[in-house]
Amino acid sequence: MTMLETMATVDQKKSEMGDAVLADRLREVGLRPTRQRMALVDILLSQGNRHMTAESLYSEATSQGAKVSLATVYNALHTFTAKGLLREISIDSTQSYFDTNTKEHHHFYFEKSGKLEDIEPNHVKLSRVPNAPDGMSISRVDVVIRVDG
Amino acid sequence: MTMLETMATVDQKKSEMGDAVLADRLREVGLRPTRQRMALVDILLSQGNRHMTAESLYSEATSQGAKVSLATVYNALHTFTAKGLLREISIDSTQSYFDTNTKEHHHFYFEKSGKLEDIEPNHVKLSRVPNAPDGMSISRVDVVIRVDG
DNA sequence: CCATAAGATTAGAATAATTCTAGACTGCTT
DNA sequence: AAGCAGTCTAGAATTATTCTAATCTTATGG
Repeated sequence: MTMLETMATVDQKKSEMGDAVLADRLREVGLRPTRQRMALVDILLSQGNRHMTAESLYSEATSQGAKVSLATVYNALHTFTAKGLLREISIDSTQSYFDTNTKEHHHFYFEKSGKLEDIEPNHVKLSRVPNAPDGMSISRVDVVIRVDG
Repeated sequence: MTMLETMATVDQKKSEMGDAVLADRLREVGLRPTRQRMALVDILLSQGNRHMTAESLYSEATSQGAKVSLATVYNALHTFTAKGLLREISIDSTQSYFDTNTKEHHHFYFEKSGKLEDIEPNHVKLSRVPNAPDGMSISRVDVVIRVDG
C-alpha cells in the first residue's frame, strides 16, 4: 500500500454532528442507521441547508471514502424525503433536487448554472392565495424566482 | 379503402382560427409555416389555454390525422418556446409541460393526476419579492400550488 | 452470544423522456 | 424552375431514474 492510498483510506471525514446524533435522527423516523445512510445523512444534515441531486450526493459521498452505490443514493433520497428529512424540489425537468431545509421557504434558481439558493421566508410574501378546488387541500406552495446572468 | 379509412383520412379537423391566421402567427416570429407546424400550432393555439407534454401533443396530432414525428414535436415545442409562443413549466421532474398561456399567471398542480390548471392572475398576489442578487435580474416568478385529493 | 428474519444494499438490466445524427424533403426567393 | 436554407424524420444514442433478484446487515429474542 502506498502512502497516498493509506491516506485516502484514513481520510474519511468524521461527522461534525456526532454519529450518535445522526443515528438517532434516523431511528427517530424509523430507519436503521446503516453505514451508507450514516454517510449520506452526515453530508446532508451536518452542514447548512443544501440542495443536492442524486449525482452530487453520490460523488460527494464516494469522494470522501464512503462505499455506497448510486442505487442506494436514490433509495436514500426517496426514503429520507418520505420520512420528512428532505424535501424534493422540481425546478428543472432534467433532474430532481433535494433540499435539506424542510421548513417553509422559497428559492432562487440560477438558470445559467442550474444552482438553487434559499430565499429567506420573510423576503417573500403571498398576500393572496386561492382556495383549493372542491374537496382538495393545498399540500404545498412553491415560489421559484428564476434569475439569469 | 374501407369506409372507416376514408372517413379517417377526410376527418382532419379544420382549424378554428383559420389557416391564414396561424401561418401569419408563425411567420411573425420567423418560422416557416410547414405542414407539421401548422397542425401543431392549430392544436396549441386554436383552443383555450392548454398544458401539453410532448407525448400529449404528439398523440393528439396523430390521432387527428396529422403526419408528424415525435422528434418534430420536440423540435416544435422548443422552437415555439424560444419564439415566445409557449412557456415551459417545470413541475414534475419526469416530464416537461408547455403552457399555451404566455401571460403572467400561476398554477395549481394536481399531484394525483399530474394535471395542471391555471390560477387567475388576481387570485395570487405576491406582496413581497426579493431583489435578484448582484448583477442579475429576475426573468420569471413561478408560483405552484400543489394539491392532493 | 448467535441464529434469524426483516430490512438494506448492490450491480446490472430495464425504462422513459429527450436529444442527436445524418440523410431526405420542402418552402421561399430569384 | 432551381437552389439553398430551413425542416422533417427514423432510429440510434444519451441521461436520469427505477427495477430486479441476489447478497449482506442490523436488531431481536432466546
